[in-house]
Amino acid sequence: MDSASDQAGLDHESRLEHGDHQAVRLWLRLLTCTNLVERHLRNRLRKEFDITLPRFDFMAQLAREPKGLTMGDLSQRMMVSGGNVSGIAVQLEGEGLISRDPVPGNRRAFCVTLTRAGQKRFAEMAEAHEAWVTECLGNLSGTETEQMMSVLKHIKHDVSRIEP
Amino acid sequence: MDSASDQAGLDHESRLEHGDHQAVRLWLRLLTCTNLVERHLRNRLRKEFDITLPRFDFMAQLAREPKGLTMGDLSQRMMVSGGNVSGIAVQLEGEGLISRDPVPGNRRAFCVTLTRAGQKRFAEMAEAHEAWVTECLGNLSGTETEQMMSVLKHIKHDVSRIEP
DNA sequence: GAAAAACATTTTATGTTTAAAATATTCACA
DNA sequence: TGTGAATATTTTAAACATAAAATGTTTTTC
Repeated sequence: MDSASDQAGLDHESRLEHGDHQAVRLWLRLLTCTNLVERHLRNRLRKEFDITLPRFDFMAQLAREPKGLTMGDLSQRMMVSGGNVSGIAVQLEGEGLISRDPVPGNRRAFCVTLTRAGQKRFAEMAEAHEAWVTECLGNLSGTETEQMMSVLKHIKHDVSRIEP
Repeated sequence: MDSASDQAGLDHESRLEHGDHQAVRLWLRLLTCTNLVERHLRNRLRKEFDITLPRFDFMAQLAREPKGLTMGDLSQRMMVSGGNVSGIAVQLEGEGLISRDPVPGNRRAFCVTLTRAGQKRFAEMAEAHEAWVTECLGNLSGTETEQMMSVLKHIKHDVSRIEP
C-alpha cells in the first residue's frame, strides 16, 4: 500500500468514492471465489454420491446433533426457508436416510434424526467432503487462514448489525 | 459458536486432521458470510427496485460493455448456463431494458445492449447497490481489505488448478 | 460443392430456492 | 374458559439454474 501520497491528489475529489469501489471490488471477488468453491463441491457430491449440496448440509446438521432437530431448527441452522427444508426432508425420508418422529409434548413439531443407514452414508460423504474442502482451502498458510477467519468474523458482525 | 480452545486438547491426536478441520471451519464461515451479504443485497434490490440479483448482474455486465455482448459472452461472464441467460434476456427485453440486435456478419448471434431506459434504470440501481455493499464491507480497515483480497486471490488460484 | 463438424442460441424437462398463504397446534391472558 | 397471538410445518406460485435435445447458421474438409 504505497498510495498514501498517490491519493493525495485525488482525495479531495472523493474519499468516500474510493472506499466504495474498494468495497465493491472486494465483494465481487468474495462472491466469485465462494461460488467457485461451492460449484466444485456441488459437482463432486453429485458425481461421487449423487447428492445435492443442500441435502448434504441437511444431513450434516443432523450428524452434529444426534438427539435430533426439529424442522424449524434445521431451517434456522441452514439459514434457508421452511418450505425448503420441508421438501428436502420428504426426499431424504423417502430414501430412508432420515426419520421424522413425533415429539412427545408437542404435536406440531417433528424430531428429525439420521437413520442408521443415514449415519453410515453421511460418514462416507463427510470424509470425502473434508478432503475436497482441504484441496480448495488447505494450501493457505496458518497466517492466511487466521486472517480470513478474523476478517470474516468482522464482516459477519457488521452485516448482522444492518439487517432490519 | 466457535470454540478454538475446545480443540486444543485433541490437537496431539492428529496434526493433519486438525488442518483439515481448520479448512472446513474456514469454508463454513466463508460460505455463511457470503450468503449473508448476498441475501442482504438480494432483499434490498427486490424491495427497492423490484429486481432480482441475476437480472441486476445481467445488466451490470452490459453496463460495463457499452458496445454490447452476445448471449454467449454473457453466459460466460456470469458463469451460468446459456439457457439461463436466455430466460433472463426474454424478461428484460419484455421490460424494454435491453435490446437484442442482429450482428451484421453473423446471423446466429445477437448483440445485446442496454436501452436508454435500461441505462438510466441501471445507473440508479448501481448507485444504491454500491452504497449497500459499502455498508456491508466498507467498515474494514485498509489492512483487512488487502488481506482479504490477497487470500481470496490465493484461493481462486488454488481452486482453478484443481478443476477437471 | 456437399457432408460433416463446430458454433450460437433456444427449448424442454427437472430440480432448487424463496416468499407468502394455508393448516394445524399451543400459549397467553382477560 | 375461549379468543387471539404465536409457533411449527406444509403447500403453492414464481424465479432461477442446469443438462440435454432441438434449431438454425457458419466453417471445415474432402
